[in-house]
Parts: sequence; C-alpha cells; structure tokens
Amino acid sequence: MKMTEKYNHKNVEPKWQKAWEQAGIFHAENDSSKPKYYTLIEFPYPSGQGLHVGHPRSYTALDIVSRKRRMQGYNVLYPIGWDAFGLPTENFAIKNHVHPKDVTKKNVARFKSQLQSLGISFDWSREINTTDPSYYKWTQWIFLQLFKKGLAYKKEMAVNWCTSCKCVLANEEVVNGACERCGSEVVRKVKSQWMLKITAYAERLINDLDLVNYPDRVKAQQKNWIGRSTGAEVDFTTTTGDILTVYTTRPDTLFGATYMVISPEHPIIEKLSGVIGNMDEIRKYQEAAARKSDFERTEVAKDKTGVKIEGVEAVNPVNGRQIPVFISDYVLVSYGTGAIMAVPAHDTRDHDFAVKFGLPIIEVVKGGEDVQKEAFTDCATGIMTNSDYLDGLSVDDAKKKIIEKLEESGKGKAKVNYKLRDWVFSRQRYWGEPIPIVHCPCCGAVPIDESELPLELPEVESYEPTDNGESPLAKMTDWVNTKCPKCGGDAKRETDTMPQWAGSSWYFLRYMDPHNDKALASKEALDYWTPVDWYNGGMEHTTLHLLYSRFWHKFLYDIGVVPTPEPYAKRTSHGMILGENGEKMSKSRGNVVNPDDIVNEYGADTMRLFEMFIGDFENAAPWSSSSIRGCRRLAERFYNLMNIMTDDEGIRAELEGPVNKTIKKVGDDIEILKFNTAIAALMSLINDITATGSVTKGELKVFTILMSPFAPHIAEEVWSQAGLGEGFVSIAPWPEYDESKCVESTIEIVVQVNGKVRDKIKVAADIDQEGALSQAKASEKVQSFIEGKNIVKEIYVKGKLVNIVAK
RNA sequence: GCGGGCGUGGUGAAAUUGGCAGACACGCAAGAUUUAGGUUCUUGUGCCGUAAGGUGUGCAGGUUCAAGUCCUGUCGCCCGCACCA
Repeated sequence: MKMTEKYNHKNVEPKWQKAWEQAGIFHAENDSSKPKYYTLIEFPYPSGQGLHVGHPRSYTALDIVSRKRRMQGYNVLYPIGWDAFGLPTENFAIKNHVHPKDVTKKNVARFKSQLQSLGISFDWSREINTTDPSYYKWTQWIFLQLFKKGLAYKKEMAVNWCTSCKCVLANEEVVNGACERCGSEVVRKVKSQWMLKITAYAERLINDLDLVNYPDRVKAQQKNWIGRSTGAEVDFTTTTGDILTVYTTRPDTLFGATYMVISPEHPIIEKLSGVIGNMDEIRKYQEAAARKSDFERTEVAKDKTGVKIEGVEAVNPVNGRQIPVFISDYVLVSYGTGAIMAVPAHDTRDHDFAVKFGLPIIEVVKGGEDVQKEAFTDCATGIMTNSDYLDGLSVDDAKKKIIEKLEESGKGKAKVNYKLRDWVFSRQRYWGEPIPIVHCPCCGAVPIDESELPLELPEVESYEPTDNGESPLAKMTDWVNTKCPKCGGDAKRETDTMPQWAGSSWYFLRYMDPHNDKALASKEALDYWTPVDWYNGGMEHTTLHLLYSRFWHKFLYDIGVVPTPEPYAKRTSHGMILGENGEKMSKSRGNVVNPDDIVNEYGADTMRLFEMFIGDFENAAPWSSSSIRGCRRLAERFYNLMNIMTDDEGIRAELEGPVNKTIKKVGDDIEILKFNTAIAALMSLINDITATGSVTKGELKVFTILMSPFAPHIAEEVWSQAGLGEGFVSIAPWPEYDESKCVESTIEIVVQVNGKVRDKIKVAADIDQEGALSQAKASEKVQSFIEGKNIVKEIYVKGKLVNIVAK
C-alpha cells in the first residue's frame, strides 16, 4: 500500500482551481438541452476592506446547491459581478485624489482573487460590473422606459438630507433619523428630486408574494413595510365652507370624533390665513416643527404638542356637530391626507392629546373600561353605541354601513392607503449612473435619445460634493450645457446621478446575456433563464434591494421585456457570522477575522466546511478559531482514507445502510439549507468507515462525490489520486440511494414503563404490536418495574417504542 | 405599540407527524503511540449519586400513556417597523 503524502492545501487548491477554469466546467450554456437552474447570490460591493468572512457563508451555500445541481444534470447559471457604484469608493477617491474608477478596479481585483481562492464555482465568463458603461447603458435605458411610462418624475419635496454625505437619501436609507451609511444626522430639506413611482406597484408587490417561495419573515417584513391599510376618506366641511378630507381606518367611530388635527404643513392653513385668528401662534408652531429633524420629531413623540386654530371649526358630516381643528406634528403630512379626525375614546394618541387639551371624549364602542381614563382600541369585540344608526352593530358591520352611507351622501368613500412612499431616486454625487435627461427651458425634462446611451460620466477634476447640494457634475459646464433633443435649443443636462440601488435592481437579468449590446439581454436568454430559481441574500436587503428589484422586474414585465411577473422564485437568507465574542465583527471591536488568513492556514475547503458547519444557516453564529480544527480534521481524515483503500469496487454489507442513509441525508439537507447536519452525517459516515480499518474503492467513490460540493478541491484530488472515476468529480453524477437499504432489518426499540425508559430491546424491523409487547415484557428490567402492578394500558409505536402503563 | 424570531451541557449546536433529549463537533479528562511548538488513535464526558436510581430543554401551570415540540400565563434576549390615524 502506497502512503500518500500529508495533505497540503497550498498545492492542491490552486491546482484544481486552474484546472476547472481551463476546462470551463462551470460555464453555463445559453443553448442547452438540459434543464436550467439559476442560483444567485447578492453581488458584492467591492469595498476597500476586502472580503469579509460573512461573504463566503452565502456564496458557499449556493455553491453547494449549484454543484449538486450540476451533478444532477442541470445546466446551472451561478454568476458573479460587482455592485461598484457608491459612496465609500467615492469618498476614498476624494480623500486620496484618485479616480473612483481606479479605486474600483483595484478593489475588484482584490475581491476577485480572494473569491477565486475559495473555489466557488462561479461562471467567471459572465462577470459584470455596474460601473461599466456597457452595463449602465441598460440601467439608463430602463430609467428612460420608466420615464416614458410616467413612473419617473421630478418633484419639489422635503427630502432626507445627510449632513455628512451631502446627499439625499431614500426613506429606506434613514435609520433612526440617521444616515444608514455614515450615521450622521439627517435633516429635511426641500429639493427638486427624481422620484420613481413604486407606490403604483404597492398592491402587486404585496399580492404577488403569493407567487413566490420566500421565508415568512421576509414576506411579513415586506408587507409591513408597504403597510397597506383599509379605511375611508371622509370630507368634513369647515365653517369657512372649505373641505377638509381625512383618512381613517376606523370610520365606524365617526360619531366619536370630537376634534380634528391637521399636520403643520397642511396647505389649508395658508388658504385660511386671513380667517385664522391666531396666525402668529400657528406660524411659530410651523417653524418649530420644520426645524425639528425626523429624529427629534419622532423621538419627542411621548408628549403631544399642538395649537388650536382660532376662528375655524369643522362640521362632522354624520351629525352636523361643530368641532375644533388643531395643528400638531403628530399628524404627518406625508401619509393619508395630512389630516385626521380625532376619536380620543378609541385611539391612544388622540386620547393623550385630548387629555392634554381638555377635549371631550365620547365612547362609541362599548366593551372597554372607562374611556375617560384610557382609550379602548380593541375593535374586534366591541359593539357600537352613541352612534345613531350604527348603535348595536359590531365594529366590522358598522364600518361597512358607514362607508355605504358616506358614499350615498357623497361625503366619503372607501380608501386603501400605503405607508410605502415613492422612491427618491436622485443623488447629488459623482460616482453613480448619470440620469439621461436634459432640462430644456422650452420643453421641460426631455429624455435623451436611446441611441445616445450610454450617457457616460465625464472626467471631473474634483469629486467633492458641493455645499449647496448640487452634484459635482454641475461644475462640468462642457458636459452640462447641451442641446435639447426635442427642440434643439440650449439646454442643460441633469446633474444628479442614480442611487446605488439602481444597478442592483436588474443585474440578475444581465447575467443571462452579459455581452449583448443590442438589448439588456436577448429575448431567448430571458425566456430561458427567468426566473432566478434560488436567490440567497441578507435580511438587511428585504425592504431595499429586494423590494426595488421586484418593482423594476414587474415594470419590465409590464412593458414586455421579461416573461415572468416575479424575478426570484425562491429566496433564502443567511445569518451573520459574528466575532468570536458573539458581537458583530468590526474593526473598532477588534474581532475581525480575515478570510485570507483562514485560507492560508487551513485551506479553502476547511473554511467552506467550517462556515457551513458553524450552525443553523439562517441564524447568526459566532466564529470559533478552535472549532475550525474539527473541519480540518475531517478534510485530513478524508484524504487519509486513500491509505487504507482496497481495490474492491463494491460497498461492504455492513456499510450499505450507513452509505445509503448518508446519500439521502446529505442530499435532502442541502435542499433545506441544513448544511450543518449534512456535514455531521458525513463525519458520522467517515467514523463508521474508519472503524472498519479499511475502505473499498466503491465506498470511497461515493464518499468523495458527497464531499465534493462542500470541499471540492480535496474531493477532486482524492478522485484523481485514487483513480475513482473519469474527469472531474465536480461534474460526476450525484449518487442515487436505495430506500430499502436505508431501513435496518433489526432495530432497537425503547421500552418505557409509565413513560420512563427502562430498557431497549433488539427486534426485527417488521415486528407487530403483540410481538413487541411480549418481548418487552420479557425483559428483566421491565419486569422489575411492573411487578405487582396492574397493566392498565399498552402503547406500541411502530419501529420506535413500547410504553407500558402500570399501576 | 405592531410584526418576526429566539431561550437546550463548559462551548457551537442536533432532535419528521408529540415517541430514547444532547446527534455531530469544540473543549476537557485519562490512557496508548509518538511528533517534542498545536500530531494521531482509544476511552470517558448534562447534572446529583460509588451504585441502583433520581433529575434535566428560561420560569409557572395545563393537555397526554408520552411534551424541547401542543395550549395558557410569565420572564429575558435579538431583529425589523413605528405618532402611518
């Protein structure tokens, strides 16, 4: 027997990476008779820090799936690219006086070599980069289509302004009143901004969640974010004869409305300024509210403030009662109509306000405690009262009836509202896709001709954002000054750029046909590959990227570009890898693990095995520098099996059960993301094999195939050194298991007396109840526990246990 | 406040329809071989107890022959949203 050398990952891993690349075995075919399978991971942002150990967790998981699919005979597309526009690169470029393009190039090169050292079976021939003009040409093209359909529009509005990035942020990018990226304060600023009408798709973005296989938590979070609510709009007439429309989800409580509140920005205030008696006071309140940042405005939520509008009252349309109108910043101008009817008896916020301002509280739903003390908000159980024709009805019935009445009288109607806002799409920065629009004094906003795409970023001297909130592009007069595509007159280019989310909203389509210069992808490619079969990514993208890209995809579906209403058939999410101390990895905490060090010390296979073994894939898991050795041991024990290999091509009888069970277990577990238990099963099998002191060639062959998705380099090495088969194990057929071999002929069943385990007996697998019970009762141990007692009941669970209940 | 999730050994974690709690690892202990910087192998390892046995999945109840799993209550932690009418 020839002793193999000690396993050396430093030689083996690069060797096979090169061999795979040369043979092109991971290239997806656009023209294939095989069934297709499209696996996708969120393409990375090539940051200056290099790869994080978190990246490979997701990439390895879908690599395992992709490799298994190839072995099962699928034509697999598992692509990779770079989401490379964005602020960190731009900020680095500014600081170091280099072009963001060069920074990106360098970062991409580093990421690429790091990823390639992990042996992930990406199809590198389809690599894309969002900052490549041949790519962003199509990002701009999609924008133009959105513009043409009226879904991209410019609007003067209060936006989130990051004081440090000097840039507008989408609502989704503001976290607790601070910039998601840099943590600086975000203030409101009125600016003219490009917007995308994602709200037009709100209903479909909710409903079509039924068409896809996403985790419930992802669906719930998206629904929550879109925030659909049903209710009614009700018109209140003011004593000045104006109409004040409110939105309410509780039209049933209309008889309990004792005052109204409008937001400080409500336009009716200006309209009535001549009539309002205390305009000075109102203005003061408006100014104070405007000065507050989002953060303060929500943080100071506990104590309600407001001012009563003197000289104007509103009339409740159902009972003609006159009620006062207040302004208060607890009512948001951006939601509903910016005005509410206040029902303090049945809304805690209204209750707080009413108590503070001494306003009447009228109970209209019976069933609570004293509404003077606390609002009764549980609408499921209550019965209407003090509400004229609604009295005695349930809340649900009352809602229906009042809406009917309002619609009859023309004073209101049923209405659905969403929390989702339109997407603020402008950024006042350099390193993004230029928005392909020209502003003409005569024609307004005019799209540039599609033949002019891509509209490339001009070279600029300085990327510094300007203090007045304009993009650095605004200083490029040569570029900015142009002719109107419509009338030919002097005009100026739009100088804002698109947000980082633009390029990632459709990138999965480009992978299908990445070099196409006639279309974002050919129709044939789109028809063949769409939808993505399995998309894995982080939970943090649920309300940003995932929602945005679903929106774009639905739009592309509507204009006939893509063949499916949803981009991703199945979505899964990985948990974070934490530092060894259980905290999030960060430089400041000093708990960062560099993947390069791990690959260098233990090898990519060990790194892959460990990241999959570390815990439940969907939950966060702390890194452990000692546990990783267990995975290295598995790799070495696997390699050393070659030392005890016999020429027998078969599988020995005593290992048929374990081998077949492991094939089943590993295969099944990969499908449900249980990589940790799949690896545990492989460990068990190698324990069983080594316990016999030898391994047959046939056994090693199966074991090597099962190992190869997890530890592909070492599997390839064993495959070749031991002469287990032709070609690459990476594309060898996935083994079938024999169900009949998975069941043992004799099994051990547990014998309980009164629910406590007293003995275990070996019986034939097909034993019947009588046989099992009589054998159980024959056990000495069992007898000692039932002696002198009456057997009241006997339970037999087939193949599992016997329970004897004795008193 | 709303939505989602979690709580199991010294550690990471396993556990179809309720059916042997702790698979598989890490760590630790003892032993063997042996390399003398971390190797490999064997055995043991939830807790109490020499043992028989008892006990044990955040806590308190309940259903059941049988509960980590189902039900009720409660405590603690994490994530997302949040004055959304």
